[in-house]
Amino acid sequence: MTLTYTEENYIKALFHLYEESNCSVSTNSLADYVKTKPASVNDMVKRLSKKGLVEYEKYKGASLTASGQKIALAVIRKQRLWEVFLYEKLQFNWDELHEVAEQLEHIQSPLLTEKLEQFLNYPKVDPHGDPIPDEYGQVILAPQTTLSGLPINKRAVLSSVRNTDPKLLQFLDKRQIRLGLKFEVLEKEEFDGSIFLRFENGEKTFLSKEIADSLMARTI
Amino acid sequence: MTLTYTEENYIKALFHLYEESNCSVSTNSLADYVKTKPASVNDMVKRLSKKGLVEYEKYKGASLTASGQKIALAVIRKQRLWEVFLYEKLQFNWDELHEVAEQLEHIQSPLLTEKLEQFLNYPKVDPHGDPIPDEYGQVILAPQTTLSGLPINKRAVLSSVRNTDPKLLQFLDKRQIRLGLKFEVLEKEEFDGSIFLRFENGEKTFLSKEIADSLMARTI
DNA sequence: TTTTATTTTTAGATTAATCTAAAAATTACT
DNA sequence: AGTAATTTTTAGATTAATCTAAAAATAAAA
Repeated sequence: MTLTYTEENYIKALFHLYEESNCSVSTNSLADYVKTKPASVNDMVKRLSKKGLVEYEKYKGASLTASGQKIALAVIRKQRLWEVFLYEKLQFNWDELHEVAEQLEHIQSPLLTEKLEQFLNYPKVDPHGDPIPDEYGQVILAPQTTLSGLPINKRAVLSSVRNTDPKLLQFLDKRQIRLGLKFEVLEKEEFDGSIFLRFENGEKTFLSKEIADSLMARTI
Repeated sequence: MTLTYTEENYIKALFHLYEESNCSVSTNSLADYVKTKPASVNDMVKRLSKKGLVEYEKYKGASLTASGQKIALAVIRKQRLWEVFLYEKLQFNWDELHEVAEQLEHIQSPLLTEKLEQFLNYPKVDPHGDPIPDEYGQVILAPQTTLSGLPINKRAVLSSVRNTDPKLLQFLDKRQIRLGLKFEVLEKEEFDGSIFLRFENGEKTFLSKEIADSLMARTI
């Protein structure tokens, strides 16, 4: 079953919105996401439901079926591979990636995807640090380590906080440190185990060993 | 003015069909080319005419205006750059190029085209030997030389016949040698100026100096 | 130069994707 | 619980791209 450009976009949107909230997606939020009107969303959701890609109950929101998810992951895979290509091979800037990858992700050619992946050396994450699903839709994440365990000068993404102490969370909040941030460890101090790191926006900061041990990240 | 995928395809088709015949394109031939029905073509041609991209008179066929040609050349430029990419970087086979390039050529991003061209080192021809228009739509063709003047072991494309002697033309016809064929000169015989060449299909042939001097080609 | 055949155009329908405006259902508030 | 506000759905239109079937124009043949 071959889908239109638009259908694929709705499916991708449903995937992301479900990922964020872990519950079925409302008509309005989906309309916001795909920049259209609720009435249009309603039509589309019905159509996708008829095709067996979306689970939909009137007034209850929508979510992807297993086959819907598979399609979403295939599109996301293509999007992220193209982003790697644009960033690494064509020297695109961060902010220029999205617009073009949004178009490229809809090209239909399994051969192209496969060869592109090979050409890029089977990258595991895109330039934003988001994982690239494999050809079966499987997402393989690099193992997490504490910040202390990270190698020096390698890009990494903050993946979880292994401590629920509100004091720590408040500290992170104050410093605007949150999941998904990309950074590099510049130095590890042997004496006290503290680390010095630089975030993607250029900001640098010290973290004590206690904090560095509470934060998990994966290299990207 | 941003055109749809389909409009771009019609415009490209008009460009190629005009190129072949040098006269305005009939509804039927255009329908054949874009694999649709004459009635559909009629609608589209009217629409493109209203947009000022096509010159159209009832029952008289259609052809591109200057701005139509500009668009055609921009699409062709993208198509051929992508073919170079697929062939040289992703190791696609000859026969796999077209289908995918047909999709990629519609991606809208001047930045992408520019960066892709740079990445590919400003190629002048695609893997079929067809010239790649520059960003202004200008087609710069490598200079023609007689076959005798070609370098050894370099791919070339037969570009014209500088002799109207029917005997020669019949000979070429018999040997199935025609414009657009790609080949390499394997050897030039110093003694009599005859040359030995191999066509893309693997077939090899000798040509006398007289013939080699009547045929023009450009390296690709 | 009529008649026949072909090509081209029109008319009317269909599908995908969208919209506005109004109706129906759900949720929130007093 | 009853009303107000919000969300969601329906109904009816519109645009792009297509189709079939029939009418009109042009080209070819007798």
